[in-house]
Amino acid sequence: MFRFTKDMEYALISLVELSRLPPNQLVSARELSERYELPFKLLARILRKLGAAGVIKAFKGPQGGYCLIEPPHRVKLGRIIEAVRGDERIADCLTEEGSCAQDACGCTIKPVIELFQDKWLNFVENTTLDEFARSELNPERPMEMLG
Amino acid sequence: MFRFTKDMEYALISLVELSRLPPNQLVSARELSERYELPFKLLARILRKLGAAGVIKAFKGPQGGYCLIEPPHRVKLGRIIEAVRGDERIADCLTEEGSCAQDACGCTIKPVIELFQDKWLNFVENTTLDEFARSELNPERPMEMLG
DNA sequence: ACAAATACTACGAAAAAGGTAGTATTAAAG
DNA sequence: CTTTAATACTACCTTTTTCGTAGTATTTGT
Repeated sequence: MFRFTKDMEYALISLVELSRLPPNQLVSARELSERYELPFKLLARILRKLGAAGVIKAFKGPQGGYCLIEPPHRVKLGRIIEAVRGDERIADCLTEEGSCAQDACGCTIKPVIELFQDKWLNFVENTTLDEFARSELNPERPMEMLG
Repeated sequence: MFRFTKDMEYALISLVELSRLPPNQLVSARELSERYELPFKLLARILRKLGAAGVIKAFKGPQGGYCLIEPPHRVKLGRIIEAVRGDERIADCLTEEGSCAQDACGCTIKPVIELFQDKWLNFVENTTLDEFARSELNPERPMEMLG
């Protein structure tokens, strides 16, 4: 029902790595893929999405790679989700603002959907990338935390 | 990523209906299925799960059907989810209490997973069935609010 | 020119969600 | 005691989503 997807997992792991990078330094998709044992092509596609959304900057050619555009505390979780997964809603009858899209929406369970929509929006808008990086990095077992 | 499933939608719609029932009265799966245009067999399976979990009581035979066991304000969302979907976690490395299952869990994004796990648990444990029933019931367009 | 990186598209496999069918069991009502 | 209307249970199928792979084009530093 509610589960972090691989897309998001890989994106967040990569972004945390980027957020730990010294200024003016890059990390390539290949490096990320090997360091965390993530499928290269899949990871590359995710990074491309993050690039297209303006979350990270890409540099082609040898010595190329990616870096963050803004500092980690400026990157909201909501923007990452939108970049990677598109404009997702927890229920189709709800708009992004959390109100019912149809005037005479007769769904009997609307109140809680809206309630959780509010909580979810509040979470993704008030969580920033720096909060993801607060744990120790254990280089022995970095990968695969989500099923 | 985070989306109410049909299973949950059907369960909640049914439970809201049951919570509006006068005492000692039953509603059958057939009635629910026709009133809200939900697939009968699927709905029946969901109701069976709710029965097995002790959320509702089932009566066989003609004039049979279902009713709530406890009053709506005593039925937590968490119990409904567990009944319908099983013991779900938002990430495999987390226990139900929200801490990392493995001691040396090296996932770099653990903090936010735990953060959201906390918020999610708090939501499902503090939301009860009566909150789902707070909207007007519009008998003209009752069905299909999600996906 | 070469090599190393990203950009892009198309396809396929696996898993989850959503739905259908058929049979067994129970119990009220005539 | 037969009929009928309800739930109980299992197996299976379809669709959608998620996850991953392959191949080619493009850019760029050396």
